[in-house]
Amino acid sequence: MKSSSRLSAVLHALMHMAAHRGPMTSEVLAQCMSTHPVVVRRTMSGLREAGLVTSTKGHNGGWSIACDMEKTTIRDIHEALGEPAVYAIANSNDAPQCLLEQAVNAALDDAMKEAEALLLARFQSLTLAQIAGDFTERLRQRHRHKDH
Amino acid sequence: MKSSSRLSAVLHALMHMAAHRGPMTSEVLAQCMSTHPVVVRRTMSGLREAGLVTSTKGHNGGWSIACDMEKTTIRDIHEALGEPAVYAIANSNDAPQCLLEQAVNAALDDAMKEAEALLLARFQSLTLAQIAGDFTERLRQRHRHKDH
DNA sequence: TTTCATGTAACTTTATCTATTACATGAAAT
DNA sequence: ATTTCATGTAATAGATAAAGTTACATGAAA
Ligand code: FES
Ligand code: FES
Repeated sequence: MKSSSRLSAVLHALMHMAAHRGPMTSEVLAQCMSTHPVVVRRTMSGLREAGLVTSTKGHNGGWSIACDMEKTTIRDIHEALGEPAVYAIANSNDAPQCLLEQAVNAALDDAMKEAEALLLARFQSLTLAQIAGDFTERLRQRHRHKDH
Repeated sequence: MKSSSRLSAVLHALMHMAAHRGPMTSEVLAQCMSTHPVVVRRTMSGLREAGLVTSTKGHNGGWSIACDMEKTTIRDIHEALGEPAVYAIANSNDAPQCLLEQAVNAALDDAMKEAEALLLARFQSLTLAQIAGDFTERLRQRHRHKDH
């Protein structure tokens, strides 16, 4: 299976952008995420269309957050990315004639839809602000360790 | 994403085998599943090692079910296949230094592990016999329709 | 001993995600 | 105005993983 890491990458970028005053260039974001600037633009374009970020050209240009961190959820990001497939498991035939295969698919689909619903619900209950909060918590923990 | 359809394919094959007297050859199974006999052998080998099926060579050889349909669950099959990755979503970096990325990964991992646990629990509660039962139910439904 | 069927390794094909190149567009600095 | 910076996007190449195919070995039944 070849899995996508867009969601993870975009969230990381957003955290960066939130912690940064002023726009960040694709170049800088790409370096942090060890990827290519064009990949950043490409991935980010969905968020721009959804109005979650803005991009400006020219000097002092780059990417900025344009959404409320308290209200924007991971699910919003996931949707802005085009709701890529969640599962690496699929039916071998989506519209089988064979009743045996239909029974198999129904059983799998049932379980997978339920799990996907749970995942999306969890995504929906997680805001960008919460992740940012977790970050500052981790920062505190690290400093506490250093002090001892 | 390129998703795997092994689980679906294997379950279909098992249903076939359950509904069939005597061993079925990889060739026949492959035709039903519109794939290649070698793919069948390769995929099935995990189930054989787990003792869920047996294979015999030579004349009248082929694959037979060797497990209790009432007790064997989809999760057993999934494990016999080597527990392939469930998700098409992954972290872009599994052991990041960056605390921001750690916070992002923790949030995603959390949600995904919970959903995966639910999925595996559902898999565990679904036996081969239940799927076979669903099949006969579908068969009845179809015949009922024909009668009207 | 011939035929059938699995067992497995090696290789090819196909699909998809990521990376890169190339060039166009537009905004700020000079 | 012109240069510089940065995005926007299409087109192409590379990397990875699943599925398909070929080839040959093993072993059992006819
Ligand atoms: S790499 Fe994540 S904070 Fe810079
Ligand atoms: S294709 Fe033969 S029963 Fe499924």
